[in-house]
Amino acid sequence: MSRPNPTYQDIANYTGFSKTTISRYFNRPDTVTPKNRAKIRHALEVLDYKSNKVARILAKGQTEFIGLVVPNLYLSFYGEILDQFLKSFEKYGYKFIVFSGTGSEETERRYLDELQAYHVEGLIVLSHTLPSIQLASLGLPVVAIEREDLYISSVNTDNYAGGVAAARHLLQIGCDMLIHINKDEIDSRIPAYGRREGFLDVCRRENAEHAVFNYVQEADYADLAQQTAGILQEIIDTYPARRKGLFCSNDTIAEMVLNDLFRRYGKLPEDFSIIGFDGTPSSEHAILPLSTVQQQIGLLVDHAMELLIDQIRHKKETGFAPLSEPVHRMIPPVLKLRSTT
Amino acid sequence: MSRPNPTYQDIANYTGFSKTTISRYFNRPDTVTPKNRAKIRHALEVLDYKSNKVARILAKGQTEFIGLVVPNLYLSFYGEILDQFLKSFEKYGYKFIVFSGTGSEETERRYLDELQAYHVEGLIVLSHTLPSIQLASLGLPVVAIEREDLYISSVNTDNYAGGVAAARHLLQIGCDMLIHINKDEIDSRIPAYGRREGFLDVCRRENAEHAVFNYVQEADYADLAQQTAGILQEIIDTYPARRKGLFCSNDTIAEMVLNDLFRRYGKLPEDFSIIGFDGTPSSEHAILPLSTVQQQIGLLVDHAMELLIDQIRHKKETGFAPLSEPVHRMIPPVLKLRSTT
DNA sequence: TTGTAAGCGTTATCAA
DNA sequence: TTGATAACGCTTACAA
Repeated sequence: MSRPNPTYQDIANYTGFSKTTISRYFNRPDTVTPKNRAKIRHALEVLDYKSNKVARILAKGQTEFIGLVVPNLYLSFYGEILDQFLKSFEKYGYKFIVFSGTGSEETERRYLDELQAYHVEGLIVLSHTLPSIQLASLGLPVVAIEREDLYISSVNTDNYAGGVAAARHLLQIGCDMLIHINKDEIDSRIPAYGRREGFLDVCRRENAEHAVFNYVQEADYADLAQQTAGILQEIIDTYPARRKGLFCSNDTIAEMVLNDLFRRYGKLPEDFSIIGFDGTPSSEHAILPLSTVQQQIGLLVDHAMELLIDQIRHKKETGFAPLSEPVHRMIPPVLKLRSTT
Repeated sequence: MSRPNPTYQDIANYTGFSKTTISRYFNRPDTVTPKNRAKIRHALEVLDYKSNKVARILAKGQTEFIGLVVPNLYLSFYGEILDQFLKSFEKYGYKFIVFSGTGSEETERRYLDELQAYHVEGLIVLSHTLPSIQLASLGLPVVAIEREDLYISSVNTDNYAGGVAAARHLLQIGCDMLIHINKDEIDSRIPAYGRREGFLDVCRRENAEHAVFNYVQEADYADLAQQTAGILQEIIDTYPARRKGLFCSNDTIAEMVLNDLFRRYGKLPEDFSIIGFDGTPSSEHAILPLSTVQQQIGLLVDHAMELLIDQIRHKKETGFAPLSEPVHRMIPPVLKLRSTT
């Protein structure tokens, strides 16, 4: 072993070719005679050559890196979607530099600085901390997922359709009091807003009695659990004799309600039906398998990668900047009917 | 805007200095006069300079990258620990290139190739696919977490102590039949093996009646749930009149048992006590807050980063290779007593 | 305190 | 089909 990390130069010396030929061996093998290819291949073996992508990036200007910013990883939705992005390496060859958000604008801007410094080719953003106009100004291909996306391309679940499906289903199974639990003051520009709208539109159209219960921005899980318990108590008190259909804005809330009911009654009472939103695997493992509006994470990821790669190509060809007009794709949700409805 | 991405050369031209001075402005600001610093700062503003770390890496040979390979992200333990690693960026400045394992040796070797090609400075490995001897042969700083670690440094929870604590607690609260549920044929060289050992040693020492139930490698979650249900049935049938203390090898199993009991009896029966292992936040959100042996994820991450950075420094100083002898650190678990015991 | 020049390991251009 | 040579943008002796 002559050197710890042999370079093209070492291979060139060993084989008697020039660096250029070694490079061509890798990038345009057809322009090297089979015989010489064999020679080089042999040298690579002997010297245990390992490619140095850093040098390659510098020379070529392409990193095969994508920056990915999630808000957190304790919500299973984000874990699940990150997992799928990472696994897309096999398909597209992009590596991911991952950051987990902190909620602080300043920190997240630092993340972006880092990512730009490393010349990531594009950005996938799930964190909601930075407004899309700032992300757009980066001059970098960007795709947003389930967040405000006024100025950037995005892929989202069709939240409205999900709300509609949930309401319809609850009516269909005979609920006469439709109830929605969601976060207070949810911004109408984020996709999740559609959950409420779709649900309420059906209620109005069908003349179904309905109510919305809001919780305020939670401090942490325990806080959320407490708020949910309060809401459930109110629901029980207010609508004792009704067949209640609960549509919760996410599975976590739905599971909290379900657990609470089980602790009270030892089962899911007849007069309660519950449906959640997100449908990550964990929703299947609740005390009862949870009916839910499932986001098709695989599709979200596929489309996001497609959109991003389009933009990357576009940038390569036309010089710079993402596409002129943001593209927004909608992925239909899937109504998963399990044991709670 | 003259150029899309200004370089030191552009700043140099603009200010009348040389590239070197610009470089020194960044790396050793004290060697540039305050006045000239101001000039340069101004030029950076005007030209909207953005650093290019790729070039920096090539010149300096340091990437500030750490490669991280997890087995998956649907187990909350891995999501949680990944989150903490990512957040350590604020403290250490290392960025993470993350891969999610597939179970295939070949794929994971490809991951390692990529990581080496990008000149990551070190590796954190949680995936168990590749034997540690292979990881050691990379000549790269490596730290393993909760996996086989014969040839590489590692940080692990003191699994044995966890098993001991679980058994002691179950005895103390009056259980007269101690039961452990774990995976069949678990390799004695992986840390998790200690859970069983610690538990059994206490049982033997205290002359407590005990039994172990094994499940075989699960295909997926549903399979595991089914196996667990079978085991529970057997336990109920075999030890009807006993005060049963169940120590499950992880929280997921414990939650399955707990859910199953709730579905059967509408509550946790008096003659059952349950304790899990891992203690990620999700264990608190089971139908009943789960008693569990908690791994101190924050500490695991801190120690892993410390060990890795030691090795990185060592490699920089002494030329190459990780330390001569692997270092293994043990983090004590914390017994979390909640509602199931 | 500043500048010159060589180098990091590739890729790209143009001759040969 | 091959090889010189010049980039890519930064760091680092060494000299001024």
